[in-house]
Amino acid sequence: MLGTMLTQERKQYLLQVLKEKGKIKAKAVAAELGLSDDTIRRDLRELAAAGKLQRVHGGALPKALAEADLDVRQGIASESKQEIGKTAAGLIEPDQVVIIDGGTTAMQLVKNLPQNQNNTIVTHSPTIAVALAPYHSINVIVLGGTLFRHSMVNVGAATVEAASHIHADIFFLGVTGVDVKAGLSTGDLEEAHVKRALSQRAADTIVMASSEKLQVASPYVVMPLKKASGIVLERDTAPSFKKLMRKSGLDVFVGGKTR
Amino acid sequence: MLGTMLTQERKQYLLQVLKEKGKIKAKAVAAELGLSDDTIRRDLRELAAAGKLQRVHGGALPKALAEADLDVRQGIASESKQEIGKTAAGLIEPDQVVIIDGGTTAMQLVKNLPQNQNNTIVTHSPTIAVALAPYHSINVIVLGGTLFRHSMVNVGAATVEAASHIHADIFFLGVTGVDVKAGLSTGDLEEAHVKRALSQRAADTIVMASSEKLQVASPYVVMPLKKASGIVLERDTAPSFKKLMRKSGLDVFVGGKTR
DNA sequence: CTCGTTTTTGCACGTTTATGCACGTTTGTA
DNA sequence: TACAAACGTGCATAAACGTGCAAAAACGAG
Repeated sequence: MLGTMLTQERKQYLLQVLKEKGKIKAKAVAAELGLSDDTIRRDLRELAAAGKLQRVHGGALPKALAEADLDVRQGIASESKQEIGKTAAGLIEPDQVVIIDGGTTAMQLVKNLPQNQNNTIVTHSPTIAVALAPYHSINVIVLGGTLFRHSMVNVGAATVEAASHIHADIFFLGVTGVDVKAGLSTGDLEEAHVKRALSQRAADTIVMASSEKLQVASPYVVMPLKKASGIVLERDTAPSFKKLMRKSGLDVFVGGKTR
Repeated sequence: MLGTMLTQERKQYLLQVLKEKGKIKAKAVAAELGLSDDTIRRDLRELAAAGKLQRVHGGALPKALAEADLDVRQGIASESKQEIGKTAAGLIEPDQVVIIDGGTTAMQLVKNLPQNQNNTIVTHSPTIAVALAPYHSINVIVLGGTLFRHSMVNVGAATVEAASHIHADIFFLGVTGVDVKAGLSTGDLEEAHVKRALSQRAADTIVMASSEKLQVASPYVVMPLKKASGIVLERDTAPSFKKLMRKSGLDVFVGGKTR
């Protein structure tokens, strides 16, 4: 290591030190390698320019931290939820009044909404309402209530009361459990109440459920399976489950086609 | 950890301590790291300026995570609105029920809300509701209605009806015109109706108005000036206008002080 | 091999950053 | 109200920094 080191080799070494120790102190490394501080600083500057590390006063720190954080926070929706959202959006016809539940799947529905269909969309989620703002051809109705942070939806008596004045064509329901015996279920009692109320205000209730929700029972029951009109599933859901749904009287929607 | 620590590394360490312990005691950390209190205080000041934490006497407390993101995402509001928002936030006392109007000034109020005061905040703006989500000590009530995109607030009979069930301590009102003769006015009729209804549901109505709103009359009148209890203005508002407000019976709030 | 070019390295210089101390002010508490 | 702790600011010092330059080494074309 002390016999002369190639420049690029030294840079590799710096990155390794960074990986092992979690930091680099410029002066210390310079002394260790018998080089001037300037040389090491130059290396660090170049590595930083190449995006390999974060330059700080006195040395360098891993760049990964700040970046990894952001990725985690803004969590990209899984492909499956996008697929379901798109399929569900395709079920909406012009001039219909549609109730949209809260949640990430519902958010994907919003992102795939058909343009210029003059729909009215009812939601009890402030997040969904904000996401709907750019769609100028859509009339947005917000159902108020007490904000339930975990799902970012309004719940409580006020929400149920507000819903009672609505007559919608479709309600897109998001749940955390879809099971033939346990029915449609979710993790919060108040939320379950609201979901049930919303379902009663729509001619059809369409369930949106990605694979991990299937054959799972969450603590609070929204309603029995057969009260729903249809269910949107991932394309590659087990055929046996699709059959089960159809036997329960639900239309099964997959990838835009009814099967 | 004991061998000298890089400055930036130390800042990360501080954030980690904050995350794990939920607080930082400046003196204790300084002793632990063998540095002067000044250095740690400087770090905390800078981290606070960067929006990574909330500086308090004796150390620091966590700032809601999602908030840091928001700061970056939405362009920074004009300095004057920040100033007004901060001043308004300072008027809120523990356990009070507060109604917050929509708009960018109100958003600045939210960003400066006092922590851990166990307030209940009522809003008819989905945007504000979403912004409030990170404040876990705050109970959020959303008033539903028809979404009025221009201001991102819910309006209409449903909103007024929902408001009728509320009794609040303060209503922070945003308007586009403040004039002694024309009163408090705004650009949309429905919005004016809702603002009036909200004002009637609060013991005190505090107007938030940046300079460009002063001595301006917008098309729709919310209410006469004297129905408001107070007004938050920019520090360097013309003294003559402040005097005018006081003559109309309003308390004038500027930069946190009553004058 | 030779000559010109490029790369690398160290040094000199002025600039910026980090830190601790001194001082007067603000804040929390008794 | 009084007092001590915590605070912010200004300042001085030392470390770290970037830039420009020059010498040495590596390189490549002829």
